[in-house]
Amino acid sequence: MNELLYYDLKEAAGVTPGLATQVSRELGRRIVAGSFPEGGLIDDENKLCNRFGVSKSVVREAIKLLVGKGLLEVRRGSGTRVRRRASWNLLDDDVLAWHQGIEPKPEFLRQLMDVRQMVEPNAAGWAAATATAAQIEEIRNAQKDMEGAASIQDFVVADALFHRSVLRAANNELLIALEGVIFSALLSSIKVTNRDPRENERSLPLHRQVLKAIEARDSAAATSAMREHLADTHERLSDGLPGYEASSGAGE
Amino acid sequence: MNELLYYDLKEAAGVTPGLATQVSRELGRRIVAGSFPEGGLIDDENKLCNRFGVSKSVVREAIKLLVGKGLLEVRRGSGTRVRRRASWNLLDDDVLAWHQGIEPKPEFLRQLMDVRQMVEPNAAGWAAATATAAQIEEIRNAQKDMEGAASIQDFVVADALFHRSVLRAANNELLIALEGVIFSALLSSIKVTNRDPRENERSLPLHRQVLKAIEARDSAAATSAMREHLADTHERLSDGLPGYEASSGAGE
DNA sequence: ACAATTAAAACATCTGATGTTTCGATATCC
DNA sequence: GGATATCGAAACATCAGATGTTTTAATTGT
Repeated sequence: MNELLYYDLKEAAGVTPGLATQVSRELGRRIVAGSFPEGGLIDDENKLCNRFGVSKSVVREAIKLLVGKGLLEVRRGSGTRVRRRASWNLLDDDVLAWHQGIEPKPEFLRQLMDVRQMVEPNAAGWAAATATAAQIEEIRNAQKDMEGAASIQDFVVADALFHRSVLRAANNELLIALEGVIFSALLSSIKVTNRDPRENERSLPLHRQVLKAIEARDSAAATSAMREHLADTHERLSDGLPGYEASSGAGE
Repeated sequence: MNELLYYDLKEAAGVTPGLATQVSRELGRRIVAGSFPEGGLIDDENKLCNRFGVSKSVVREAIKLLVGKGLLEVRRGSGTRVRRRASWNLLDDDVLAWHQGIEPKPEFLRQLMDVRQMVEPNAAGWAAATATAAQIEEIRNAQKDMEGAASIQDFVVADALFHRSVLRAANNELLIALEGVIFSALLSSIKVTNRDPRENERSLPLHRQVLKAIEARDSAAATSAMREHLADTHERLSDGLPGYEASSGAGE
């Protein structure tokens, strides 16, 4: 259940969400898992009230949340339908989190990695050019945490925070909204590649290289170091996951 | 009021949205415009009911929509606060649309263009590699519409559809979620550069080049053609918009 | 002054009523 | 028989009001 880890990373833990959020998550998980046929109707408000034991207002709010994420479409008088996957806001944090609840599909993981290979080398380059001292310090700390991680999970969290801090150091507001893609790809990858934790040792020097390039304000070096790191990850996924096919020249 | 054009492009026109959506749009516009201090409280539910002349349930749904976009944060017992801009889902279609309602800020436009320069050359490359015949046909049609556009607005719409069709032809579900960035950057750019519509003539050959490369299945050529096109746009913005500063090596 | 209590403000949830839209079934007309 | 008109059930939209919980701040007592 990596979904919880995802929410941890998004610092959304601790507080118990309201009923509407809980219901929307339950429905959202099922939709993402593919339990409903595309374009099909879901139960009406009354049935959902009975099913979840909550009032109509709660169900309505829950559905509105899912509409906002592009998962549902309500038509007055007709009913509420599941939208086709192409209409989902796949970059939404919750939608990405709900993908953690199901077996990672090779094809989707490849798309996540393609986006990472598109985004992160650029981000590293911009970070080298524009990061503040405090932002570099944050990257350094994350890198240190990776070195000293005791468990696999600690390592993954530190890894995620490393990449997030690089993304933030790029000082582009829009880029920050893509951190969910990185978390999601990272958590899914773990399930595939990290049966052997010793493999982690391979990625440490690559992270160090990225950090050094950013510290040295060397944009080109940061870009290529990050590119190399992701190419390595990509390779490990290709080896370990049947159905995960090579992307066509991302970042080349 | 380019916001309407944005919604047109997102094919969300025609249907009159419910009251909750209307209220959320009105509030969202004001938040994006900066009418509320960061972290400050907004009016409570009762006041909003009176202000907009709607019932409590409508206001609650509207607020929930904005919470879903990261603009608001409600705390039981305390009140509803405007979250700091860094927490907004800037990639959300509505949030991007609401930015159309205000004077485009050079710094934000530059960030949009940086993302475009990061995304679209890759997308063009992938499109050349994976597009279906139908997807290429769609690109071709959009290009044709650009050639034959009668008004400035027709041209912009065709331009947007051209870039969207390239993005879709890349066959990566996650990329599609970024089309809003392109629309937003395009519509904002227009306000800056297209006082002289003749400049449009300059971009036509560049679009043709992208199309030809994709038709020829030449991934590298498609990537560099798109990169060149965006560099051209970038240059025009640098000339025409004070405060829009050169990005640091995007796509180089 | 400090701590405990209390009261008010604000969101959360539930309930039930009424309006509107959609869709299909039925009836009607030619 | 087929096209059309009408009607009614189903489902969402909106409103109104009641009750519970949490937070914050003022009050009170020592």
